[in-house]
Amino acid sequence: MSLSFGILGFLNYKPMSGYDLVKAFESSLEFFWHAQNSHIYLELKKLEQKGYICGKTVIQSERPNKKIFSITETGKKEFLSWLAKENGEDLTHFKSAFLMKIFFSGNTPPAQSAKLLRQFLNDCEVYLHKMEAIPESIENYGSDKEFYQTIYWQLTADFGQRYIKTCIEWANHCIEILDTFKEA
Amino acid sequence: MSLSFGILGFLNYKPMSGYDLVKAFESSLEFFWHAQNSHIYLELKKLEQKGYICGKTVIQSERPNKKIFSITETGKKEFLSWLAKENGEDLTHFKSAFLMKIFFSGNTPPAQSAKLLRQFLNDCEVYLHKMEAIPESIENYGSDKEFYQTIYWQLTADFGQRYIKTCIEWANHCIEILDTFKEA
DNA sequence: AGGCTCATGTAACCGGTTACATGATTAT
DNA sequence: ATAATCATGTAACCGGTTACATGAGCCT
Repeated sequence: MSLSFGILGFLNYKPMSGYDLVKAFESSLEFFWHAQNSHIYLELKKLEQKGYICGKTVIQSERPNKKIFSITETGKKEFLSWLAKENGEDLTHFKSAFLMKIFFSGNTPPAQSAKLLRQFLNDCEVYLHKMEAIPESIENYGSDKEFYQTIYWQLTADFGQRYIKTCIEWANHCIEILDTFKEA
Repeated sequence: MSLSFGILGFLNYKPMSGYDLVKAFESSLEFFWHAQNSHIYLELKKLEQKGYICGKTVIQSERPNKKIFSITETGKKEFLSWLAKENGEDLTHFKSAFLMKIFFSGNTPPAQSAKLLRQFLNDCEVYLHKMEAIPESIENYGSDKEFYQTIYWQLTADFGQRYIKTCIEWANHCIEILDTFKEA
């Protein structure tokens, strides 16, 4: 469902090929919406059938041919009405197998769960490091014309950073508590 | 995949019926793992086929009959090995249609996106309020024997609170920025 | 020769959701 | 009467993942 709006969102900026879209997802939405290339190609087909986008084959001599998709008027309408809609019930209950594991960790000794948490902490720190480079790359990307767009990119990047920092603080808190248990 | 481990986790505490499990998910894991009752019953069937759990029908005179499931030795082994495994790649990239919407909100006026964010903020505040009652209810729940279990319940509840607080701070930050745009 | 980027897909599967179906007992 | 709680499921669907398949051109 939502992948299709992601595609419409990118095509609303400018026409793109499936390959371009794969790259676009990887380099920007990746953090909160990972998309498989296979899925993107399938979704493009569906969106074309619905008349939300339309594709034109571009013949290239030095590279494989490609199909450039543009958003149609109906597609634009659909996308903008999605943007305006308040769905509620998102973010507030997300799924996490990791938290479920911690929830049930009363069945294991503190050293084992502390180990999982230290691993998690480490993953978070690596991730945070990567994310701290994003805001600058956004700044360098947009022209003046697109400045208003970039605010929103910054805001979502900011969410990512705050979120990971919260994870780090929480993991440290957990490890601290579990360490007192080992001593006792 | 993970629902099955949730079920094994609960059955590892004590034998339960499908109905009991539905309630257990609703009242504790709900925040980070919502489970449909239909899905639980399907999963119970699969787990029984695999030999991880085994069910016995209990005839009741004053209520509909029920089927009580217990975890088997193989089921226990499976569950404990899952608990010990580090999977990585969880939590760090989660999916959020809401964040995707904010990401693309450069196509809408600041007043519209601010409205979405205010709605989100409000949902978070309501949710936080509900969550603040959880730690106490956990304290009152466990006997001394189960005290060690409850630490982990507290830790996951704590994650939920920190997370929602972060969402609230972020949403306020966003609204502030967007408000300066309205004035300009 | 081997690996990378560009470029596009198909097929099988699966975890999970939505909607529907049923029916007994208990409390108001 | 009627709503709530107890109790268990089926069927259709769908969004998304995994694995696989192909092939041209470029760089080292």
